Amino acid sequence: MSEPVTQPMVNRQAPRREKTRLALVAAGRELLAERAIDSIPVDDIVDRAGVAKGSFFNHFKDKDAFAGAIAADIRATLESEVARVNAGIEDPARRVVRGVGSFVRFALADAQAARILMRGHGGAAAADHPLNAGVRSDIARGLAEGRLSAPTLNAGVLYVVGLCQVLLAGVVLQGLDRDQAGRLTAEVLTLLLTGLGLPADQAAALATLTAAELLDDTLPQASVGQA
Amino acid sequence: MSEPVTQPMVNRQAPRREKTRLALVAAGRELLAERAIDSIPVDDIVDRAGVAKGSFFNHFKDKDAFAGAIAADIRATLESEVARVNAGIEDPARRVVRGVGSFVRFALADAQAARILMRGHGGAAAADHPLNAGVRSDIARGLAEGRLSAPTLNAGVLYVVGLCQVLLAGVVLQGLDRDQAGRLTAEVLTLLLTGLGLPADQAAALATLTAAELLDDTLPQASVGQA
DNA sequence: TGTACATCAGTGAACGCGCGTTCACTGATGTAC
DNA sequence: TGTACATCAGTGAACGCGCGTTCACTGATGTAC
Repeated sequence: MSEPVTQPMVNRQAPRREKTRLALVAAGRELLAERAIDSIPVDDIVDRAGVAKGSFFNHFKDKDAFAGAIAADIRATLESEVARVNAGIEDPARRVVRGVGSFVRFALADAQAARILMRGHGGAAAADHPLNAGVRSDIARGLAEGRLSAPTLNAGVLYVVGLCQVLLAGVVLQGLDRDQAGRLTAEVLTLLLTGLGLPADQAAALATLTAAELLDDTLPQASVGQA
Repeated sequence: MSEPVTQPMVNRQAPRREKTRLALVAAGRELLAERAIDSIPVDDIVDRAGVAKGSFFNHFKDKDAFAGAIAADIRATLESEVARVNAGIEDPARRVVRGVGSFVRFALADAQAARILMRGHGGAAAADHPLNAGVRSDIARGLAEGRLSAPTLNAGVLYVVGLCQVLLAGVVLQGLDRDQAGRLTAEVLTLLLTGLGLPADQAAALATLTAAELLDDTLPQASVGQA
């Protein structure tokens, strides 16, 4: 019945809350890299995070929301990585291969995140997936400018997305080191560009250059998590 | 204590047993096409199959064995389909595109099986997957004969496997009809062959011909199940 | 053909545990004055 | 600075149900003679 004596306080315990949430997310990443959320008991998550079971439900509505938040975070991080790598790049052919290369770079920097990304691959073939929108516009531009050739835009997008997926899977599942991944990336990108109509020597040169630029140097730790 | 009066009988009730098993497998296919085995209660399977819960465990050690048996059956069926379609074909380029086309043909004939196949995609990038062995030998031969070109055999295999996967996913997830699937297949196969070094006109011609041969005609129901 | 019998598949109630979710309580962090 | 208080996050025991698995029993199918 008594009126509140103090003003409402917003985010008073934000740091404390954030610490718990990060512990949960970190544990979730480790576990989700190995198996699907349905196969992971909440007990395993909170044990690894070192928090009480109840805390899990303070932060996430249920297990699915938890897995969804982690996957969305990873996708957003990768999306910004691709945008950063392609900032200022105009040539559509370069943009496409640098985008694919970014995936491999990402997988090398954070294998856990890459595994989680691969698990949610179903929608990757969906043309309206956000991660594919960039590819679509690059290819559309390449076709318009005559820099790339493909029977149709849709086929071109599917083509690049498929190669991106399988390259990521190859690097992650076979546990390639940076050198091996760099070589494989250059090889697959050569095939990719050849398929899109670049002359063989140009394709090989651009593929090799891109793989070297993105994968040979010391890899700055991809800023995963709080981008 | 008494010695057996009758001889041991083998497979006496084989037909009865087989009928139950088939009902379980058919129900499993329907359910596994929609979600992973971990998300499917045994109750759902036996309800749909119209058998008692206990019967499930007369036939399968546990749920994982059940899902594994179904997936193995599908893979075996597809493998024999590919072998049949490529019987007598010598040209490595034709063999590769006909193999990929067989996947699409299979997906059109049995979307459920195709969805199940896609779910177990993890090992598809593994170079030693049985379904990839054929691709590998075809590409190896194509490289040796100079009919195909690729930076390395491994890259070539990964390239074809990736395109096969994404094409299958595109057809199944987007629910394309036969015409749409045929067009998309022809387009992606054109890119595929171009990437492997065929001249643009040859690539388009062979891709279109293959898609037409495998997908345009009346589709004989793929003999799924008891091959 | 008929009857007794052996074997095997099917049945579904019952069990029990794993696991998602809840909730009353504790503790921590900040505000009021 | 100190004390009382309000709010919010953390805690973990307890709950209960969903679901995988078992098992004693029934029924079906074939053999023996």
